[in-house]
Amino acid sequence: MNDKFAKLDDSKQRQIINAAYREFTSETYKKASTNRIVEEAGIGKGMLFYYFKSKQKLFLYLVERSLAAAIRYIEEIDWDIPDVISRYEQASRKKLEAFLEDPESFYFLGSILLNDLDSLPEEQRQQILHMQQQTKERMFSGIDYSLFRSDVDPETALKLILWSINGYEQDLMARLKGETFQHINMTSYWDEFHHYLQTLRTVYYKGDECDGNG
Amino acid sequence: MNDKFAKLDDSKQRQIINAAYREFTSETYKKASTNRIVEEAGIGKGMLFYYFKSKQKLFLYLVERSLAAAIRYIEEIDWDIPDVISRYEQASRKKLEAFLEDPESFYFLGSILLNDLDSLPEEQRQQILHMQQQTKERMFSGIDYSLFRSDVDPETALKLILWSINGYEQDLMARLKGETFQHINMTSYWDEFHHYLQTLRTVYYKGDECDGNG
DNA sequence: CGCTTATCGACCACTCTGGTCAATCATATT
DNA sequence: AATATGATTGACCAGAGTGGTCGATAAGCG
Repeated sequence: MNDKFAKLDDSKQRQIINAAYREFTSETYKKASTNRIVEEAGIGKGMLFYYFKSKQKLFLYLVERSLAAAIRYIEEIDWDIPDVISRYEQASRKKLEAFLEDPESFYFLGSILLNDLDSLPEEQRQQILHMQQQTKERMFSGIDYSLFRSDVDPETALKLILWSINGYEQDLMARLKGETFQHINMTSYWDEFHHYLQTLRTVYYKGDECDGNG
Repeated sequence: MNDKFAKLDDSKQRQIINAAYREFTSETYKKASTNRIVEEAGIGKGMLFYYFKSKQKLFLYLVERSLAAAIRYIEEIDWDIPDVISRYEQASRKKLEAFLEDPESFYFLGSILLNDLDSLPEEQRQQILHMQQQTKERMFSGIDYSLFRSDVDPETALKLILWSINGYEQDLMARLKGETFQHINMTSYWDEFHHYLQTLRTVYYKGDECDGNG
């Protein structure tokens, strides 16, 4: 927000931003404490109000920052892939990329979406609502249902696939939470993920069908 | 805890208990406010400390109460069913029964498990850890893997099945959250659930196989 | 040196905290 | 009617924590 803040070393900026992210993630806006933020950031109380003028403005800065990052990642996704498993695979990878690049920002936005939408300014709330609605549309339109095996209801299969992928995402993020390193051997996780997706294809897509027509 | 409290009308007891549950669910133990509890329960401040002697004791009462309910439900589950989908179906139904019978208690315990294990007395923490470990064992032992189709890795399939069922559970609980009535037409939801489970069977279990041996 | 900008933390008025207790109210017993 | 007993209240307490300010420095730079 303030140019004073923008002129700081990146590492100092991160210190402060991360401390603020964490505080606003574990507490609602109202209950978040600027005292704890400055304490964890390792700066004097006055500096926070020197950089950002108030708790409100600091919060707004964080919201805009994390929201911009989220939108950036979502826009990178190719939503036109008809093979829905490939589409979700790609979306999951982007999501996890975003998580790895800035976990604090990721958790912050998630926590707001879940618990504290009310404390957002109208503009940002609208922006988020729009983003959510648009994502929902892109998730479910243009799916090539002809790939699905014919003896299960496609809508049912789609939900089961989505829940499965969400389950893997959550599992992986929980495992990754401890790791501090930036880009650990993600390839092994991607292999693992791919294996799960291959299994989903095996069971939900028509394979080398044996329907008696041969 | 206190017999004074036990002598109240059930409805008054519930008023107080639910107010307390909700407060301790939305805040950690430390930040939960007895003022807000008495306000929402509609009683004078003094009464809370007349019934329970302190915030600590009130909290302990809630923990013991919700933990006992959870254990009661878990013990009702038949963990010996070899068909893992049937086993999980039954477990899910019990879980949802517990949720419907006392949502506040359910959410309270869940919130503690997730966010605030530290504020538990040692005894209860051990009890919970034991319960979790035992449940995990019962979830994964004695499974009849011969039911699974042979062209997918059974462990992989098992995880995907579990994630799918968890997904449905969460989806259903989110939909049910609004409803206030005690026992709404659960049958339609069970039918729906059964349909999903049947699909899981179709895709992950060996069906009328056509492996060319006929 | 002087001038500007960065930095701190004591301080302010205020809200909220868990817990207490003298004062009531209700009810039953005598 | 008088008394005793228990239920119930909310004003009150000392202490902790709140967002925010500001005078006092320290640091950088000419």
